[in-house]
Amino acid sequence: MTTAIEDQVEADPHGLLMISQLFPGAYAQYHLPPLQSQGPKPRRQRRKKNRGGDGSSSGGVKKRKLSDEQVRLLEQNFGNEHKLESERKDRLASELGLDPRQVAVWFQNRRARWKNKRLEEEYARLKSIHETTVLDKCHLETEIIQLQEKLAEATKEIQRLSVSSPAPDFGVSGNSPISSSISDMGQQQTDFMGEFGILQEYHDYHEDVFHIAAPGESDYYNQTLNWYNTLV
Amino acid sequence: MTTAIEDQVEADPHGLLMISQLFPGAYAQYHLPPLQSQGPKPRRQRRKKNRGGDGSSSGGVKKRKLSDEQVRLLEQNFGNEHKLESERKDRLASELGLDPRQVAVWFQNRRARWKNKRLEEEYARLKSIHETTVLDKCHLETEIIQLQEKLAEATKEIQRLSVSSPAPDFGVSGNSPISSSISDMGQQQTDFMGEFGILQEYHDYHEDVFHIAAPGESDYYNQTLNWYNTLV
DNA sequence: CCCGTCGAAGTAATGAGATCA
DNA sequence: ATGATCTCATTACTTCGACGG
Repeated sequence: MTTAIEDQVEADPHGLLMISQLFPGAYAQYHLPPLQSQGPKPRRQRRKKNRGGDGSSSGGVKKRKLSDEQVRLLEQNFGNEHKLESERKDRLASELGLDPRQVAVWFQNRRARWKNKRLEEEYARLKSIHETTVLDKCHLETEIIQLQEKLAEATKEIQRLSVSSPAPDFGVSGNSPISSSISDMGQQQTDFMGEFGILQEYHDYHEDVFHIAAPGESDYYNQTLNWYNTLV
Repeated sequence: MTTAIEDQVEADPHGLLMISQLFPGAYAQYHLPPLQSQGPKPRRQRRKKNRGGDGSSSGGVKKRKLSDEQVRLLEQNFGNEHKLESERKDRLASELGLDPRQVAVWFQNRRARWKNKRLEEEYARLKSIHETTVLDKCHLETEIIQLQEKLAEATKEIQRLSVSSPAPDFGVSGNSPISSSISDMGQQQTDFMGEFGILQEYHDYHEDVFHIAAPGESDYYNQTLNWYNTLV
């Protein structure tokens, strides 16, 4: 239900609300090519349909929302170039039957969205390489332990062999601070991911990108961690 | 001229001019609380007129900003709890003189903003722990190399000592795939990072992206990297 | 200096699908 | 199943800083 306020706004017959003036005939649109919807976005396909006819008739022409046609063209232009020289702006505006101002606004908003999307993508990417790195680290740590064991054995062997002759010191034990790097990770998984679910789209290709990393993605993670923990 | 109107809009705490004309009563309560107008209205900003020509084109719903008082209270409530039970919503609405709908919208928008902010923070956090991890990995790799060298020496020594007696094989060379983990990162940097200053550094480990990096934190970093670079 | 325009950031509001009591 | 509310995407507006007359 809408409130009284909204009803009034909606019912504004004379488009003081706007656009009616801006687009004399532009409201014809609202057809719905079910195609695209940029980006892997399974849910939420927009533009199912809109109460088609009402736009023109009495009462409310609220007409927010650009038509799919308009969006398609704008999007296409955005793909070419995120910036909008006023020349192109005017051309687009007249092609689409929009106010140049609207075209400019659309581009501004589009840039903002693009930036956020970028951030999400980068986050997912960074997260995945980070996980790889953590795994690598685990491998290296195991390897170090093995090497240390071997070295200890070797040293012992040398000691044994050199009961009479002097053997060099290989300093097996006082080495580098390998333990220092062992801790720090393993608990950086806050519930944050749940909050953002890093986003539906992430989940969608999730299955392919990280092998199984499946549910909650900590499976692979924990597994490795557990395995690692058995070593220390 | 429009400027007069807009100046009034800004100066008038009731914001009824113009809006009230367009939507009688619509946003009546929109800043009811006559309080405000106090204090920090720092600059008498020059008013911008409507673009796209005359004021008529802007019919969209005018943007009445919430007063500082209102925002403060809303923000405070948001801090306590991001969700809004309709009870609290109504209470807040009446306290602030807003439409309950506005309160709900405010919370929705606030949650969305919070989510983005959160994402940025998490990105920065993840990035920093990732960098730490990468460094750790470098340390471990160096350590492995050192251990391997020592082991090789030890083995050689054992061979030398055991000209007559049998020495065990420590398998110095055919070990684990340490080299496999050395590469993988280091070039996933798009120009995106420039956009979000979050990641300026971390471009290419072997260039001097790290070089002067932020004075506060990367001293250790560069130092270590340089040191690492001498090894490869 | 003031003015007009542009871009980015922030914000208010709408609209549509999904959810859940 | 109906309505309230959420989320997500989107449109539009405001503020502000920078630039070029």
